[in-house]
Amino acid sequence: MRIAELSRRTGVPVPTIKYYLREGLLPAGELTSPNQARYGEAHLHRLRLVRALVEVGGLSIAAVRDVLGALEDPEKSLHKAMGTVETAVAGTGATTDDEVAHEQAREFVTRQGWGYRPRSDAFQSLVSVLATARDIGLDSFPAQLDGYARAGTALAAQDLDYVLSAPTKDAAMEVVAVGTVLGDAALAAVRRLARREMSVRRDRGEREPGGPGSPERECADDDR
Amino acid sequence: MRIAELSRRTGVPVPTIKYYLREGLLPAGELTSPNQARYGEAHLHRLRLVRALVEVGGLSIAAVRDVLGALEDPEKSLHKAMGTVETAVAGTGATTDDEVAHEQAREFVTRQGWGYRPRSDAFQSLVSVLATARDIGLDSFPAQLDGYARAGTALAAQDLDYVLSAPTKDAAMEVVAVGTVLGDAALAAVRRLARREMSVRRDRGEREPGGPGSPERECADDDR
DNA sequence: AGTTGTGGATAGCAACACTTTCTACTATCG
DNA sequence: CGATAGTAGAAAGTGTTGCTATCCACAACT
Repeated sequence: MRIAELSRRTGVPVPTIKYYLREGLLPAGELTSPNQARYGEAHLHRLRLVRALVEVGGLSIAAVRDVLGALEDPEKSLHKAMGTVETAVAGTGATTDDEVAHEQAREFVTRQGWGYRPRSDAFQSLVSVLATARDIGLDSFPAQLDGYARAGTALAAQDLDYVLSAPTKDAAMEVVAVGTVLGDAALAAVRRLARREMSVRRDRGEREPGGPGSPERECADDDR
Repeated sequence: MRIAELSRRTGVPVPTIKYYLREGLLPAGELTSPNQARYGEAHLHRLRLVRALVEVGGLSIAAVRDVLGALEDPEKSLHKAMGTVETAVAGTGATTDDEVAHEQAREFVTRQGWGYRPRSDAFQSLVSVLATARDIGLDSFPAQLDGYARAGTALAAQDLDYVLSAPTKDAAMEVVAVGTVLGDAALAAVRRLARREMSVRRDRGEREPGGPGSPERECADDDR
């Protein structure tokens, strides 16, 4: 197929596709003459992947390039690919030298029975979140962490099962990338749905989730 | 205090503070003469709040303004303030007209016993995530949703308890804003820590989490 | 008296993600 | 055959965002 069809089937404008080609997000098509190229199903798939990372995941072009690079590297283990994807999704790797926050984080991971890797991205993010919370005077914030750990552990187990269920290594790699990004977005959406649901119920004086909710509800404002 | 001290105590450059003043993220100081103003502790606190939203939450200046506006509005219920904050955090409200995805999402929320509010931001995000997943060929993705719902429900309950534990309504408002943003960041960090932990353990052939992990571990690469 | 700091205004800048415009072709339809 | 539309590739332009830099007339401190 030619570039116009690629554009038509994905909704991505032709100049944007050209831009992605220039940026190395998409491999060049097969040249049939100096100014004519053919693209295949792989290009179509790749382009959709790029758009998902950019639109749903909010990744920058550079981050997408990193992620795609990790997917393509045949040397890379699944384990490492997950790391690359997570780093790309995480964005800025801010470091703090707040010792109190660092100690809180260390104590937390140890309490969870997790390894203490103080230089990992994830650990550093946790430290700066804790430092920020203290800055603002949210003293009770660290107490929330255990709840997050419970949820995080369950999610991590699920993620891993999902990834390992992929038939081939390449497929698994892609599940890592897309699943992380889509998974984050889906979790955020579901959490918001749950929050609203629960907030509405408590407003009405009900107790905890339990069975199916009552079907009638008007709640004219906060949708949109 | 004057602007220089505000700058010194927060690490935010003076021109940036002036910029925030211009943008209305920070109220003007009390003018003591035509070109001299005084700032108080409230300004200090507010400035730190702004930085937290911008740096940790990755919110745009406009989104921060929305959030702060919601915090200040005395008419606004907690319930609605949470909505505003979440909308600001969520960013782009993409809508899709993918009917299959829409139906999957509807079926999901119904199965959870939640209200079906097809025009809410959260629902729409879920629809576009599902549409994207299908686009890319991640057929098994919708099956992940139930796991997300379990985690999301637990998190939502915790969030709500936390917010309701605040002593005053103003404090609760702030907890909503900061807690949502920091909570997201903290959850992301914790989830990544858990993922890595679990991935390492499975590599070593261990079974599921259980008790505290073994202390020794080298894992020379994927930190940093 | 002079250095430093200030509020307020305007202008500038770098990064980002495209978009536009151009040229020299190629494909295809009538 | 010729008119029209499409193409690769390169270069320059665009709009937005989040700051920085520069200026000014004045204030504060030393």
